[in-house]
Amino acid sequence: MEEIDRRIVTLLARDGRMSFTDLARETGLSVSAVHQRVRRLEKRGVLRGYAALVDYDSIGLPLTAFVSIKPIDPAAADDAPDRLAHLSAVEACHSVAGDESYILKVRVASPIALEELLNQIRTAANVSTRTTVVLSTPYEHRTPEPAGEDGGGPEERA
Amino acid sequence: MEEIDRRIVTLLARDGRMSFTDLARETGLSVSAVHQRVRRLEKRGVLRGYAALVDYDSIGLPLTAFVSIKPIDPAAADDAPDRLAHLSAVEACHSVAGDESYILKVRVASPIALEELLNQIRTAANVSTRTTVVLSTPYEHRTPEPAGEDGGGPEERA
DNA sequence: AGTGAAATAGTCCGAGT
DNA sequence: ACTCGGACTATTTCACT
Repeated sequence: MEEIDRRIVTLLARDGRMSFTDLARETGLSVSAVHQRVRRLEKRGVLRGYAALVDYDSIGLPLTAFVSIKPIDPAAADDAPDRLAHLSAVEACHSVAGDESYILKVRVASPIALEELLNQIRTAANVSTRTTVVLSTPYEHRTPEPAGEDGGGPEERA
Repeated sequence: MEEIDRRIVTLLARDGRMSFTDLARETGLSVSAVHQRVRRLEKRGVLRGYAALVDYDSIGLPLTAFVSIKPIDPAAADDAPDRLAHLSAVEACHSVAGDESYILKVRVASPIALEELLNQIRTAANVSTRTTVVLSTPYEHRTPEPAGEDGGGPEERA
């Protein structure tokens, strides 16, 4: 991955609807060249898609939580992600190192809805759960700077 | 929030670059009407922006982790989010209930970069950290179904 | 809030370097 | 891999219902 591609990715990560015309202006390339690069980045899977960022309070899902899960039978086949995929409230599922197997991020309408969801998670995946309720979100969906060719990576913001 | 608006929000959450023409077809409205609704949803803050979904492996940040932080001085002013905002690697910051104060989601290039980042977090915000490394991510950025006017909310996927 | 139409702007592809 | 140019499609605004 090269400088201009990284720039395109960063720009689109910050504004997913930016036009090719604007991208061309920002990168100093022609519109066609940018178009070609974006299509290639999409095909290579570097750009995995585009999403609107939604205010969940506004759409009736004001309660966010992280749910850590652990199989009740430690020998069980670890297909928890598949078993939970049908639950719309589960926004993300990460396999993690540590005492628990997965961390889920969930969005629900209310404490009662959370209780029901936890019951569904437990029965669907045969797991125990530990829930951390989110009180507020100072920021989210920021875009980490791509790392250079070296593995060091800039942790400081430009 | 009404049925058609919820539909527009869901469609754009799933494909942030969907054209007004396509949105019009999906909702049965005219292009102008959809346009007007989208602009209103943006102004009301229901649609907070648009983002490209990036494959972090491809841009040199293959290591994701959740970092829970706790102030060393429990009486300290709780400005940790501000003190950490300059760290590009910090993708999200959630204030949470429980033993720790915040959960951060971070993306780094390597274990060494993670170590350096944790040091920066500790000194910048005067906190202790507890880190959970993400091994893999079965899914992420899914779009929970908006809840109806009732607070119940559908946890099952359509 | 909605429609339709017209002007502007962006997307996309082919040919050429 | 990039540029240019042209055909096509989408966005945006406005007058009207």
